Amino acid sequence: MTDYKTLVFFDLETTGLDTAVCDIIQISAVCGVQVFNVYALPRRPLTESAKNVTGFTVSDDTLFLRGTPVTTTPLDQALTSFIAFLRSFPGPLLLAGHNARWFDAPILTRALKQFNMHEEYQQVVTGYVDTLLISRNRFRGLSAYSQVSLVKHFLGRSYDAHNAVEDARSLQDLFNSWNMKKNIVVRFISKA
DNA sequence: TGCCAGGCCCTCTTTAGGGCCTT
Repeated sequence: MTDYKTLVFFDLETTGLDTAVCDIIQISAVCGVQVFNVYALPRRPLTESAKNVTGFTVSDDTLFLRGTPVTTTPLDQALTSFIAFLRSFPGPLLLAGHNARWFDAPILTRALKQFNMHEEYQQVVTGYVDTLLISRNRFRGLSAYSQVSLVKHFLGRSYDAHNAVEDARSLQDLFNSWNMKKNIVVRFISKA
């Protein structure tokens, strides 16, 4: 992989941190001004920590965000529409996320395989770019590398963390502020 | 039923441990 045409910034909200078992609650993605967002009803309960961090709760088969019900889509349909969104951009396409290599990507892959959609997905998504990996390698010596810390450091602003759309949008702004050349970015790709 | 991790980086390192990062 030496080049790419499209970089889509994405973020997942999930029921917890265990990538082997947690369920996807929200998929958000941003590419330029194009925005994708979908919610799914998780089958397993959120950890207390995830409830506190994300503001999601489930009651009577309804997903709530800070007490307000949100419309959910069956996960297989959510993934299908996500792939359709990604397919609308020219390839080769990379998905960029913060800690995507060890968090978002394994969770997404597990969900796609569960519905036999991984091969279809791989025809659209070439690989992942992990902005955590990039920032730790390219900007040594910072006191912290969380997305919130990096956005504060490079963009000088705070944002609504754990609103997945805002996470994806601010990640795009953060990455763009680095003005990184493609030949640097491609060093940090992992396969989809 | 209820529970919930894991991979990388750094260093007081390499016969290892602790902190970070994601929800």
